[in-house]
Amino acid sequence: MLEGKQPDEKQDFASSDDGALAVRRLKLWIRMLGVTRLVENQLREFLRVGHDTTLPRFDVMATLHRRRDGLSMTELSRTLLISNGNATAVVDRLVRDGLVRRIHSDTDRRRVTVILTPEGVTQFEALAVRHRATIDRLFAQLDDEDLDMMRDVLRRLRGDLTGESGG
Amino acid sequence: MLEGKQPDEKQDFASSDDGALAVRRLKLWIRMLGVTRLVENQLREFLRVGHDTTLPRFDVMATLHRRRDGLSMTELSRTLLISNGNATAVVDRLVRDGLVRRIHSDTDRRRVTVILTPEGVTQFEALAVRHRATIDRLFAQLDDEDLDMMRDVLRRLRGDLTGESGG
DNA sequence: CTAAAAAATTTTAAGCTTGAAATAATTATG
DNA sequence: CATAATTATTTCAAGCTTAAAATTTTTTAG
Repeated sequence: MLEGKQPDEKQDFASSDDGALAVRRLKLWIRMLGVTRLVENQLREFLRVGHDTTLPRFDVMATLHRRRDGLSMTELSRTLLISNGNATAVVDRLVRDGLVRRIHSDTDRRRVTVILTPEGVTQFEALAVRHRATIDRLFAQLDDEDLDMMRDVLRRLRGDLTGESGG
Repeated sequence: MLEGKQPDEKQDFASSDDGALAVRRLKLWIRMLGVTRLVENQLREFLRVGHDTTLPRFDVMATLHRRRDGLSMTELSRTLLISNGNATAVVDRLVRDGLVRRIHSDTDRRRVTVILTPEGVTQFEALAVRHRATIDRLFAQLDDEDLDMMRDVLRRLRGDLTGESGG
């Protein structure tokens, strides 16, 4: 019963105009996921062999470096789009290794502020330069026009995915 | 020595033309990673509440559904860009749940072919329809022009990342 | 034929990740 | 003030993931 579609089949889906578009969107997602994984695998390799660290650790340290006065655990996990328990685990190991420090708030004793140690800052900054160079190499094909276009499309997508208003 | 760039500084980097481009590429990567995670989180939620399964399981089953005569463990892990040990773990659980079967080759006793069971086929096909609809909704903003453009850029990126020749 | 090399898979240890439950502290409500 | 609801974080069990080592089998070279 797949063939013989009647023309009077009303296409009243809110989002999908016809099946062909839906298929193209699915294929795009698969392609996008594949490229993301390839890049992640390259970055993982770079971090492992060159700097004896991992992607999740790098992500946490990058976030803490951008927000030098620290973040709460909740802010950290929301920024990185990971679960709260996951944040705890990664931060635990970074604390163990002396790269990150937990500061317990005096005014609200539930709250913890996570912050890079001086050693963490030093290590991250050394890393960040080479990380950026690695990304630059992997994305070397993309010129300003490509970047404009991708940025616009990804912005629109993120708008939808975060409920349109903020993010 | 960063300022006062002489015009005769030959830009003979293969990939990077100037710092501004490098920064834009880095920002694009961060944006792309964010959108990918948002989509993955939505899909994870959809699979969990609606179908009591997970993203890695879905990925394996989708691959096996596309290649109905089965794949070896090596082919499977390479297709999904995951490690061989990871593939073993996910397949183990799918076998335990009766959705996937391992067939040991007679001619090469190292080789294992992994294939969906009839129950696996049934379950996946029910899932796939709703999965596609979910993607279609999440990517509803993208029209044919967007899809063309994204496909081209992602193709170029993948070319670089897989060594240009094949993939 | 035999030993070495290569190939396919599994096992292992460590770390990553999630969602849910538990803990602890603060704020809101009567 | 008491207690209910909320907020912040950690703990927990299960599953995911990797890289490296181990196992088993096949292929290659002598």
